[in-house]
Amino acid sequence: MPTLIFKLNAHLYLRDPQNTLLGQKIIASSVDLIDRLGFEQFTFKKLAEEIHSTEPSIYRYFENKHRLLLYLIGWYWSWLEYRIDLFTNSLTDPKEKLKACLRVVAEKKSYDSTFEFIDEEALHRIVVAELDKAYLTKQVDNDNKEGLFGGFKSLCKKIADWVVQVNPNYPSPHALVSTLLLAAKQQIFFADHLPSLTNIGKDESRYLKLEVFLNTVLFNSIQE
Amino acid sequence: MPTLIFKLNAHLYLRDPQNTLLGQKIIASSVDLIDRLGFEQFTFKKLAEEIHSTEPSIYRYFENKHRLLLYLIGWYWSWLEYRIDLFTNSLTDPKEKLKACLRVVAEKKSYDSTFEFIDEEALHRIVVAELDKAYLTKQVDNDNKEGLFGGFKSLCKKIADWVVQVNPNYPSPHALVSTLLLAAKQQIFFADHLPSLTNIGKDESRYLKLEVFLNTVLFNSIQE
DNA sequence: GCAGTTATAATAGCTTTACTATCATAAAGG
DNA sequence: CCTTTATGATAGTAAAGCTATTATAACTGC
Repeated sequence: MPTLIFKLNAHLYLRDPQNTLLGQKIIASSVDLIDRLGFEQFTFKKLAEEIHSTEPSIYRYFENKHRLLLYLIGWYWSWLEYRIDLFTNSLTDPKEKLKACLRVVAEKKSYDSTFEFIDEEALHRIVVAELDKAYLTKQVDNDNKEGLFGGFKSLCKKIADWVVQVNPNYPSPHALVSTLLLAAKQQIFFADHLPSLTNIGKDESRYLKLEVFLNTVLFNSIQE
Repeated sequence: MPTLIFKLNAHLYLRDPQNTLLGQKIIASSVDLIDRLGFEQFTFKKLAEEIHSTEPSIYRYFENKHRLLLYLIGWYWSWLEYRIDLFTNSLTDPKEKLKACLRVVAEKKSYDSTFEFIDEEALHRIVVAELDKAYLTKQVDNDNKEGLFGGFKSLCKKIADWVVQVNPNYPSPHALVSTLLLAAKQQIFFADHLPSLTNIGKDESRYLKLEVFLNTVLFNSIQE
């Protein structure tokens, strides 16, 4: 299998971390560290210690830790869209595409050997716990101008287009899709920490329950 | 009209800010400052300057700025539930209650003179921009044990109960309600900053569009 | 094989944040 | 009037989030 690399928006980094050994170590270890410590407790200093490098070296790759988070999340959305493409490519019916898409969104995430130095399971936990912090900032408009949320927007557009194909009269395809994409991670978080806010449990059946929930909301909302 | 005061979980504060002049100034000014600066840039030092007090004095009311945020958000949910009660009290049909409830959730928020020193419009912007940061932390389980998310959970339960009354067979009432409550603020944020993720605009019609969106998703999802 | 560029490391330092400790003073309550 | 108790004033600490400087190693072109 050929090695794949996602081409992410160049404003996300100062030096492309995919091109160098140090860069790859930064990515791999930051996924691990943010997952373990949470984004607030994560610092470039701790990351530097972890990979036996130094703070200034990391700053040559990423302007600050917020950009690094945006990079990881951008990578996640690229990966998710890549997976969705994989499972919808052979389908023609937009309804079927949507179903396959929601399956990918809701499914349990595990290590994808196509991408060597990223632990997708940990990255998914990061998305669940930290995604909203990526855009809920005072610099959101500047970040958006630089295209730093391109991954999320691109995926949302793709799915919304299928919604429109199913029902051209449905008035809020983008709102519905962004709601569902966020609900997918919120419900996982609630199941783990605030269970009274969800009906999805902690056991392995959660992924199927989540998929059913997303399907119900989506298809009932857009029914012709 | 009698003056109302919400009784919030006592773990949210060290000294009840509603009882003293300094406490009220802390609340009023923190709403203003967090709204203007965002939660990250907001510090107790800046707040102290604003109200001509000192950092240690504020620390006597709130353990840290995260607790203060939880307090404000807890207050917001209490206020929203109070408003929902106000508009659903006279209704008997759970469908009608749900409709009235979604109207309150989606409506434009403006200053409520029942509560003197809180600017509900600014507080709503804070909820839109900062709510997720209240629970997306590594201490979420401890905070939850102390009951710091009681306001959100209480409201979610109340609405989910009405959903169950409308359709006792719907399998995910809590997931649906938490999704909708969060969607209400996410869509406002997207309309303001990432418009391609929503179909709700910037003009005054947004509140009605949001209400319609929430209604469609809710009632189509739970239809018998 | 040498000169020049470039990546990384090593070290230091600066400002701000988040928080604590100590002491003084003023107001409120019994 | 004496004593709690709230607030203010001041100082200080550890860590976070950067930046600057210099050294060294590696690789690049000639």
